[in-house]
Amino acid sequence: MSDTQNTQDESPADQTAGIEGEYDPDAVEPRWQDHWVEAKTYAYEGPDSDTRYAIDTPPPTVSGNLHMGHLYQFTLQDFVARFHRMYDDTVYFPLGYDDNGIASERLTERELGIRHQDYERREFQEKCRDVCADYEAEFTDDVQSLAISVDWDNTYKTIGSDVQRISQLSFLDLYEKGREYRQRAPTIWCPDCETAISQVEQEDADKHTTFNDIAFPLVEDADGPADEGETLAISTTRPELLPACVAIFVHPDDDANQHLVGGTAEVPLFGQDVPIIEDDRVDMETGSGIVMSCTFGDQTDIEWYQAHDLPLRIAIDESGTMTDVADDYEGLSTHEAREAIIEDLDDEGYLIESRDHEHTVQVHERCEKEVEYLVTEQWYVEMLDKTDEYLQAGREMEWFPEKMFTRYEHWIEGLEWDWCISRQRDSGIPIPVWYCEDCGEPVFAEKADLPVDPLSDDPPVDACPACGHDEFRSEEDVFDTWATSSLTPLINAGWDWDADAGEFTMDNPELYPFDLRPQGHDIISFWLFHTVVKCYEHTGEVPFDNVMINGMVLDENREAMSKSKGNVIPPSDVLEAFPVDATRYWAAGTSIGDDFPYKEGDLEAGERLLQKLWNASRLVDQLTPAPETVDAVDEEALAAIDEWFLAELDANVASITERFQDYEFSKARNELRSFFWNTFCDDYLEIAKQRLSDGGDPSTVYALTRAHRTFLKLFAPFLPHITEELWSRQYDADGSIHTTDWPVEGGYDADLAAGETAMEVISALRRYKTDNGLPLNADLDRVQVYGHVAGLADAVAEAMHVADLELLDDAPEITTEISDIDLDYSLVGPEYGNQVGDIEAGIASDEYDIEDGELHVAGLELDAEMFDIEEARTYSGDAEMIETENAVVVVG
RNA sequence: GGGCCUGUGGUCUAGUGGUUAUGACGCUUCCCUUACAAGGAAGAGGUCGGCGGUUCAAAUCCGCCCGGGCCCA
Repeated sequence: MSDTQNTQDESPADQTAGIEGEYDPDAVEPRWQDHWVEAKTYAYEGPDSDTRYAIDTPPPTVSGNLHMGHLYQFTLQDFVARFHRMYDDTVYFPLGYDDNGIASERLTERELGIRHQDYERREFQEKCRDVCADYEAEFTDDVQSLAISVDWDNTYKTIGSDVQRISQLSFLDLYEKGREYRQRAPTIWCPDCETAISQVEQEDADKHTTFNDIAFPLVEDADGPADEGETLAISTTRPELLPACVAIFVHPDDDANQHLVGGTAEVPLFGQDVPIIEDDRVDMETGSGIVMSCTFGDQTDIEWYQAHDLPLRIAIDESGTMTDVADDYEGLSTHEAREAIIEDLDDEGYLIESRDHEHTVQVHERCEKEVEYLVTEQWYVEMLDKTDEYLQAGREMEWFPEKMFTRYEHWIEGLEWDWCISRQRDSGIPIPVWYCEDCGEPVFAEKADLPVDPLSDDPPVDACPACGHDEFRSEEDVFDTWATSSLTPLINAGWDWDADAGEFTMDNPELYPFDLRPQGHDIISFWLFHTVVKCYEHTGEVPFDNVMINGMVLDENREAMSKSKGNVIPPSDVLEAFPVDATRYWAAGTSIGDDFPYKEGDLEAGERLLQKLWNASRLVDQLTPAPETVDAVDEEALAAIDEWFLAELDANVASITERFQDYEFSKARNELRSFFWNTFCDDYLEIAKQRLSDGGDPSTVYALTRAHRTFLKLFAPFLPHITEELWSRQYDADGSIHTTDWPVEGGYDADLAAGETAMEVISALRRYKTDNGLPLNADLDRVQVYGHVAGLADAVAEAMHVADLELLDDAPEITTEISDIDLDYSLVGPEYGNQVGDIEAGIASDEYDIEDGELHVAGLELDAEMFDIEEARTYSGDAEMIETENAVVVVG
């Protein structure tokens, strides 16, 4: 038993127990989680450290429940954080709470039974903060219970005044840099939320609707005035837009309607004459192939408006109500107007046909209401003019996996709108602007005054700098949440305006650019993209060195989890059944970027690994004296078997370290598990057990201790609880394994080939015992080995209970004959090309000779390195012969 | 409809030109060997989604088709 017990120790490990019985994660895990938070184990040590690693995490919405995606994403981030906390000196791993979105607004209204419209903005925001505080506390508990090694002294809330200040500073800076403009332009509009939304906030929805063929009286065709009563038929799903109709379009390939182009038609019921224009954006397959263009029915209408310089006829207002342009229908909702117009068209004989139609419409992703395209005054961030630069910024980051860069690339290439950042909502971060009542000149807040709310604060000037007028209108709009969410690297680095110096500064400039940005692959296109754009504009630098993309968690049938499918597995269910360390083992089991399924089998495998690690540690504890009494052993004094294992350990440390650096958690996990279980436990530990059973062997004691410490450290990022518990019990009752240094190679140089052969011999002897119905610890009297096992023979004999193990200098009494020729195709192929078939045929039909080490076949002579001779051995002695890849073993 | 990703034993997965395709889970048989039966040993199980092509050689490269996922229309 270890005697490292320390009675005044305050760490939660039960030192008096040593390592007894089974591992009990239910008791161990929460204890450490609390301890780590209280002891500030994950505190960022600041700029003084020699090396540091900084992560910028996307803040999650706190109002929803923790789901498997959170668990997975946080856990991946935590692998990185824990590895680098050991590998580098310190890690900056913050957490943001996103409480600034519509989700929080709705949550607050629901919880308190209020409407945001009934409160002043600041008042309502206070209520949001209060309501969210409970959810944030719950979220914090959840994240801590997953052992995510966030620095709890570095958290922020997106509704906090510091974040408001940074958001408003960002707005002012972009404006001063000429990257923002305010414009009256077509906007994607949600009539339900009564706000502009950006391109990324709309999504497709299939809609069942009615297609109406409507007769438009033709006024003129290409040749002049039309005949009385001549009409053309247009098809539309939105007859309420008839008052907004400004043109009619025909496809250039539409021969049947070509004569109309250049003419005009009259819009029924409303009477305006509209031109008939040709444009290849007309879909000839749908309806009559003649389309009306309105202000605005869809995105194509906007393109036509811009391309053909059409007038505006605004028939629908912000709330989805018909305007005076709609004459008699003014004041009706779009829905009411649609029914009334159809009825009137029918009464007056303009309605040719109505039929059912399925089509795709754009809806607001939050409320699923169909969007409108309105002309409104909004603030935009200019982007379309610099897409090449933003693409280059994306290239400057290293993408893990690399293939995910294409998503960023295609997103930029497909951009069609500048970024609309103003929203007509009551909660949110105010846009810090006032406008002159007289001339409309915008007056911006002073940077020193931020954050401000124009609705309750006064502008920084008494008179308009443009016209001298002294009355101002407050900007009522707030920022799009992405305008804030895209600033997280600046929030984390403490970006601010230094009024005295007249420049932007950072409290923690050493963090920026951040080493890593983790991101789900579903939101590369907007969250990551917007963050890169904004930070790049503000600092002139790309905010991240590396981007780590995670996939989506699917259910056991490989389908996305969703409420509508009812296949959502809440993390609480998983954590009730499995230790946190087991869920982390599961989360480590995939290549980053790939979607991957929830697999109970992997959780069970993780649980078994915990027991195995515990039991192996118990054995090490039993076999070795107190660690502080173990002396280092020089390489020359190490037994061959110990040196061999330490050399294997070196190789694995190097490989696993590289895997962690490249975010290849699955490979790191599998290599580590396999080396630990198969090589350490099954082979080396079995050997060490025999060597130490009769008393201490300094060489093996040292190697075993060194190896065990190393394993605990290598496992620590994946399995933080059990490794901490063991580390505390066996090695350091006061410190945390998570702040120790990552293992380095010891520089052991051993005959790895001999080790491999020795393990083969052990394996062969196990097989012999199994095949002969013997227990694996059965004694064997005599074993002869022909093969290169260097100084490992004793270890083999001890491990397999062999009384007399003899190494043979020559092959045992066997007859050998050539059974086959194995070609080295990587050499033979390029050299002989299409003659390979002849060579193979010659070998197959035994028409070949070996002369002076050369293979003569098919009229060719192959050098020795191009082939291997396969030999079949027949043992003629009395005992039993077992062949392995590199050895011949004779038992008996 | 477009783009990207993906398809490998029953399940999940490694493997980006070299011929006995990796590992895990599950399954079968044997073994309680003083850390661990949640263990150990042995074993069965694959036309690498399909069809063509390139090549001496294809899970791997190319084309088409089929299935799944995501993003965008």
